[in-house]
Amino acid sequence: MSDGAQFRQVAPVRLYQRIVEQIEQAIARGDLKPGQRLPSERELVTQFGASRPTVREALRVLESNGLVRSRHGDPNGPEILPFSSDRMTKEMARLVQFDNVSIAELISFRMILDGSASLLAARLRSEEELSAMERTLAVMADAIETGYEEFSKADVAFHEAVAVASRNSLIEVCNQVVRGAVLSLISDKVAHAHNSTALMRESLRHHEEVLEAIRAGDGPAAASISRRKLYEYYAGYVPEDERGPLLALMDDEEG
Amino acid sequence: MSDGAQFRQVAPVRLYQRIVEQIEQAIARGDLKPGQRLPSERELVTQFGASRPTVREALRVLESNGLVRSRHGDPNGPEILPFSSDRMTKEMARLVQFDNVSIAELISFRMILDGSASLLAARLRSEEELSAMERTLAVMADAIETGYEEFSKADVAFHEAVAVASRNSLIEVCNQVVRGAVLSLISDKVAHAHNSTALMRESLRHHEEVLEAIRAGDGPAAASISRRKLYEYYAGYVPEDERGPLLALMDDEEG
DNA sequence: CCGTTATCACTGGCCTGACCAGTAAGCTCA
DNA sequence: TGAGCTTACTGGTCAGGCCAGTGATAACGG
Repeated sequence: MSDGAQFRQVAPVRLYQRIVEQIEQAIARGDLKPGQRLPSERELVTQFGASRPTVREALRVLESNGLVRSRHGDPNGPEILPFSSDRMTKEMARLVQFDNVSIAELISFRMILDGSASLLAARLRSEEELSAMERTLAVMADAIETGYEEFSKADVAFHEAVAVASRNSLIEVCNQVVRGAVLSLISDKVAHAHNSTALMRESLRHHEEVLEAIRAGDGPAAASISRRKLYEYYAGYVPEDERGPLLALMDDEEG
Repeated sequence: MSDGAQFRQVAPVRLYQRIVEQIEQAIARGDLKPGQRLPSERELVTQFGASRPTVREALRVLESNGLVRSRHGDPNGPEILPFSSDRMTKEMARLVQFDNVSIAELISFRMILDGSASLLAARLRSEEELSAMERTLAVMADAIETGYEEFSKADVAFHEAVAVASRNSLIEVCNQVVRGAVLSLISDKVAHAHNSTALMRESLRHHEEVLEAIRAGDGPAAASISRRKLYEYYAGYVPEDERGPLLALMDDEEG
């Protein structure tokens, strides 16, 4: 085996791919900013020197990737979209669906992410972020009477606020994704089971504890409480013989 | 505002999307398994009752999403691909590029994932998994003389083995994704900077410490060492004023 | 008899040209 | 001035065609 040169595998490059690349790079470079418009398909045909079906294939791919959006009849042409994590959300949903990820794994992962978010938030939060969290808890408190719909929304908002305060957008995005995945797996059960004032009140108390730890700057405590809260909330949906990993995530901070 | 009915927003559904949906669902249901083939484009045209450009748009989208692959001239038709996290890796790379995710956030996230993987592995690992980790370390030891290429590969294999032992495929995939993203951002620097015997020896020692903690079943220690190791390894690539979150992830187990 | 090679039917990649439906700007007219 | 209509574009879809690449199979040579 010669060490002189390293060769990469090659694959035939389709025309539409070249087009996708060019547009992607233009967006990445900032030459095309969200809100701006691409030339019309027929104009792109002349610019790229390809046929309309080919240009359209490229546009469909870009559209599927959330980079642009074509609207039938829009005289301004396809629109450059702002970045969104929807795409990754979809990807992770696919991961869960195809890679037979168990609900135990999902919840375990949520415990990790949420715990870490709380830990970081406790260290890094600003006063403003702190009061943002307080506001979501106030909404939750009000929503106990209003109904589970509102309560759940405020719940999500709280976790979102914590994630923001952790100053790590990956945590934010992943947490959001996993939360969505969990909910989609147990949504109907949750809607009925947790639609009780007592449970909401308990949940609110847990959230308050987390917030208190974050306010106190006690990261480990915030993380521990977050994880425990999630465990208690969701353990019922996990078969008993799969709860080991969840427990393993909790009993480390107190031994 | 009437509470009677909830309406979702609608968008015109393109024909190619219906095709994508149908094929996606067939794969999700398991009617189409990896390795199997789709009918030829012309056959799909008759089955879906759409024109060839439309069918092709659908195939390009599916291809871009990593679900199928068309090969020019292949008489067997497009191939159903096995699930792969490549797509998510690319997505995350895009996230980093467009959503101004800093390298600090990436490394912080890696510390979280890797730490959690070590923690869980310490609790859940089987003897076999333990010896798998040992084997990768042995390869690393050998590779110190061989070169950084081999060493790095074994390094990855070790982390992979730990992730597997954590029994959480989400950790496994995400860690892999983030590792890829980090490397793609600092690849050239690393290739040169760490191509030193002393550094490799040091890295190996760190890995051995982690393994020891995992073998001892000491989750917190394994997690703490993992995180510290990553910090020391990568902190150099993070601007000093962004290292706060990284440090926040470490000083909790020892206070 | 078996391995090699050439054939060929079919594949995907790409193009042309056309028709319809939707959009919004500008015009008309009250 | 403002509401409606016209119109010149847009994207969505189709039919049909050409070329190049692939792989099973048939013909071939040892």
